Amino acid sequence: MHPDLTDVNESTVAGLGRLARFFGFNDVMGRLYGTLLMSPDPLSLDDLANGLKISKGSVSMNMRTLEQWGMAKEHWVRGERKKYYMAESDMWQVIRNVLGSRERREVVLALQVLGDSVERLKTAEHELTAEDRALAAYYLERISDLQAFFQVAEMALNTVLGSDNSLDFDAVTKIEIT
Amino acid sequence: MHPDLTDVNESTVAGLGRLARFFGFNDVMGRLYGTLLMSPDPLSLDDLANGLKISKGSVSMNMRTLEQWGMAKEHWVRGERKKYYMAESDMWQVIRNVLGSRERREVVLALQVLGDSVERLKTAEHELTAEDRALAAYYLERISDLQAFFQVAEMALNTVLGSDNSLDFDAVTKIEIT
DNA sequence: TCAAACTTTCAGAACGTTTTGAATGTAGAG
DNA sequence: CTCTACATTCAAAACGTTCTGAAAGTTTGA
Repeated sequence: MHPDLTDVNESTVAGLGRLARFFGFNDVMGRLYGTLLMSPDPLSLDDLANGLKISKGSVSMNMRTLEQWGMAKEHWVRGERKKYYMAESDMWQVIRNVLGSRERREVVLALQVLGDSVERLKTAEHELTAEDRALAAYYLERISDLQAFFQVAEMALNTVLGSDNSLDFDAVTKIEIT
Repeated sequence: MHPDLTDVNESTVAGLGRLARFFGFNDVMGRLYGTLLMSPDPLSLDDLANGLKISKGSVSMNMRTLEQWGMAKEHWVRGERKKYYMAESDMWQVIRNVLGSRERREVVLALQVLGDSVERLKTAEHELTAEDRALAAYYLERISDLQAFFQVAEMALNTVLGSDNSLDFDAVTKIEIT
């Protein structure tokens, strides 16, 4: 194989490893995904372990995680016992999977916790000393800033997730912060 | 202080710690920021170390990082030797700082690497075997998917960064992917 | 059902990151 | 200028995460 092709392959794989860490995954996952993405043919566990010089054990566990995230698919070959993998090459599908589960969970949880806090502050108000009441008011201000932030995040997520095949921003008309 | 106020404070601080990890910072940074955000008065290094039960050394280093990210500001008190800190409470300012440096750098770097790869593939084409030429074509397809993704990310970043005080999505009119 | 070929699991090792606390540096009061 | 109260640094320790490889489990073809 021409050295330039090898280099391009390697730098793409490395870049996806970097990207994976940036997104809060580990870089082996990113490199596995990259290797599959840059391979015209499905690859077996052994192919991946040999190609990236990591143990089969690690490949097995990380590939399972990749599958859970919808970033790789299995691919059976008739008359072969091996399990072959292919990358999910529709990037937008991958993005939507990740945003739709992990990120969304975080945002929903945060909004829940903040909402609970507001509840508690309002319910407790009548039994507070004057000094505590001032502090409670201060807390409410700060919490409302945080709520505003997460609400925008939620809207943005909903917009991206609402688009069905290619991502477009038409649906986002106006999100304003008071 | 009323127990509900303490609880609200603690869960907010913990939540910001969680958020920080989610965003690729460490959770001490998040908790420090949270503690400052939920304090009506500026806090000293000792206040923070005692409040969060972590060493002064750690507070010192993490606060410096927070300052570098524009998430906290120093605040001198006349006739005091202590250094006091306040949270930057404008969340949108914080978001813009982070997006504008770290995330932007990643996106720009990725686009650069991908662009270089396209260059190399095109330049090398004439000296490739037929088989390699097919592979190069395949690489170009995949790389162009990645480029599309990062280009959308770049546009989205520019939009958010372009808005000056409150974040609004008016400016995003239409981003389409081919 | 068996044996071979492959995958998964998991305890321990390796590795990287974060924290601590003592040593060092620094700025302001007198 | 010196002394003191503070902040900062950094080597070593603690901690958490990821990897390895051998053992156990599973699937498939015969």
